[in-house]
Amino acid sequence: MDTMRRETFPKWEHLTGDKSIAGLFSRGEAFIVFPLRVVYLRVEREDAPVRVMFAVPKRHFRHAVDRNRMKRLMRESYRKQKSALIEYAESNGCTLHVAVSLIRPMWLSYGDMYIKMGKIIRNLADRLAEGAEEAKV
RNA sequence: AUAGUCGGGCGGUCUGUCGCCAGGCGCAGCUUUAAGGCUGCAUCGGGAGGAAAGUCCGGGCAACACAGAGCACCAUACUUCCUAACGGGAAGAGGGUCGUGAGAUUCACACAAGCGCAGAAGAAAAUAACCGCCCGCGCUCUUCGCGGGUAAGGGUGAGAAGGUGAGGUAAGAGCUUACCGCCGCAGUGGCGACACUCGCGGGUCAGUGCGCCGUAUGGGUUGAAAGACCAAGUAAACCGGCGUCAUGUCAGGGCUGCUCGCCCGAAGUUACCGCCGGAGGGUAGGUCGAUAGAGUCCGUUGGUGACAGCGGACCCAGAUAAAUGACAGACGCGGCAUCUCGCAUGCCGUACAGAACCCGGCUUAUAGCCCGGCUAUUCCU
Repeated sequence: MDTMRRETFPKWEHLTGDKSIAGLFSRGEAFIVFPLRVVYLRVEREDAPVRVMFAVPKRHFRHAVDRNRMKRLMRESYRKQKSALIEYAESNGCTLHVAVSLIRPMWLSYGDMYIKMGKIIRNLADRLAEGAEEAKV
């Protein structure tokens, strides 16, 4: 494994498939980093250590252009900061399903989004670590 | 030059860093009898629109339905042409409204065949007498009253019984006549809508709005979440093989109300049951549909034009919880301000908006800019 992890976000790290998504939303745990809501779920080891999806509801952003813009910012800021989370997941030997949705109709700049996403990733990593402790005990 | 009007077109560019999607070529790994497939890396060039939008019309395509015909229902409705088709487009024709004008906008089959409905107006809304005008009678006249005639005048209304002149009359009236208008026919021009005519006929020559009724043309339904195919696993049913003749299975019963367990025990032996295999349907998931087309560009010919023919060149996004991006900087374009008037400096703006089976239209949104025709006003030669 390279010492320098590349900042990629390939297809297999996207969360897809009706069953996975339905399972995540019905059984996952959630927390909020305003205005973003995060739902996550630990599942059995898959090919990817973490699989993520981003959502922007149509009722907040009526035009597809605006929804795309917010999703792209979310994706981009995740891509830049995801390596910590992936390392945690890999060391725990499980896969994490995550969904991040924008729950308020507000515009975030790239800078704001980057900070929020950083918080989300640290939060997720902490919770994952806790879960691992519990599993050991 | 300014203002306007119609038509057509464009709607950012470059650099760096980090990424995404599909494809080509190469290398490596895994897999396969093999063709090939999958994964990774590297590299090459490609990757939203004029509206991709609204989903309002028309087609292709697909599934289902369907003897034929009619009715009903829905849509459309000046003419000719274009087109795969259209409720779209082009050219043209008539009326109304708006504008000094270029133009804009709107109406329309038939409906002088019939029927229905319509009111805070008006005498009256179609068998029109309220006022007025005229005649007769009551009293001799006037006023007034009664009976009758009269649609020329009045106000109301979206609409009031074609208009003007003359004749006519008690007063009037298409009552008669001339002209104008209207309707029908004829002639001429035009493919046609229609236009024109010192032509012929018509005075029973038509009230407004809405609806019903009539005619012609088109329409089967659904809509890519259509539809076609592959299909892990699991349960039940089916087929085949093997095992087993009782310690299995199991109707029924008992301990015990239920489950497990134990016990009693009928029937069946080509069965039941167990194990293995097969085939079919089909879920998760995947593949196709799905990107070469009524295609784009250039030239040319025909046509006023929409468009069509011919020749040549080109291949131009194919995602699927849904790629086509993020950040930084520079430039361009436009506006404003300042001054040393150079496109110098500063500030601001740079839109609307994201493919989802594919086409043709329509409608709506849109910063800023370009080109052409025409109109009005003003100035100069």
